[in-house]
Amino acid sequence: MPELPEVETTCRGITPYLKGKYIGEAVVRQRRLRLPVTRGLAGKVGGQRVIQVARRGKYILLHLQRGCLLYHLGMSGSLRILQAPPPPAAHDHLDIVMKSGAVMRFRDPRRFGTVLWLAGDPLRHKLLAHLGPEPLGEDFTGDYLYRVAQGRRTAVKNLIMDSHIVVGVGNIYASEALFAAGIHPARPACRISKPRYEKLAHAIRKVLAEAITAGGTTLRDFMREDGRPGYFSVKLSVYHREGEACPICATPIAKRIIGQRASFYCSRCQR
DNA sequence: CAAAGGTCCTGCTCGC
DNA sequence: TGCGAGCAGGACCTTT
Repeated sequence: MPELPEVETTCRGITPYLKGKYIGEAVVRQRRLRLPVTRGLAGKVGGQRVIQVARRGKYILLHLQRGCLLYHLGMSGSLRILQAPPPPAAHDHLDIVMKSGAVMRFRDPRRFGTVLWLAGDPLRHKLLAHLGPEPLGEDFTGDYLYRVAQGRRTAVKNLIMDSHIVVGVGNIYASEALFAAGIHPARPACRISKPRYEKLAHAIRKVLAEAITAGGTTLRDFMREDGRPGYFSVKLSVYHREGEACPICATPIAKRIIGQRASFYCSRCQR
């Protein structure tokens, strides 16, 4: 489910209910996520005030008075704010119960998500310490991409989906950005010129920013029953459109597995 | 049986 | 031979 836009939208959605407020208790029902939930988590977070809600890549960080609660939504995770929480359903693995009564419920059917307690500086934790730049930040540029691509023969789609290169580019928006930049997803990363990387960096920023804007339009519905993020309303040009006409040249959209992930592209517009 | 929006870890190859 | 970097594949799960 979550690409960067949904994680950002989730962050914005939960912040008003958490920031500056006190946690009552944490209820852990399932510790076996992709990484085991920190042992004794409830005892570590109970009673603390949430200083700040932040995002780094697709990780969500709740900065508490003494440490940091780290979430990753994996493939199928979601965070919802509930004022009158129904009994937990299947896959509702963890609740943060605020003293206000609001409950932040973590649901994750595939259990690829992560919930960890980080005692020290979270940005020095091994999951976060080596992450690449934020795609919407100033240090993510075409020049940067060009430099880190040197000597790398892997497909450019793999490169931009590598969180140590740049965070937050998931499978949907990797395909979309490469289409917008006119670059074939399987092209070796070291065989792309600097101007084309400028175009790609611009395209990555554009598709992500547009999706965040679309998600933001449904923020007021954050607690809506179905919880569907608004960025689904963003028009996708190639993703999941195998066989449909390319919006530019009408060539049928191709699908190919690259780096074990489905990739969609126009073989005429993308070289 | 295949596929789904993520990413960490392992073990291999290659070049110095 | 040793070492680091790069890279492919496997692993973790459930639902459709």
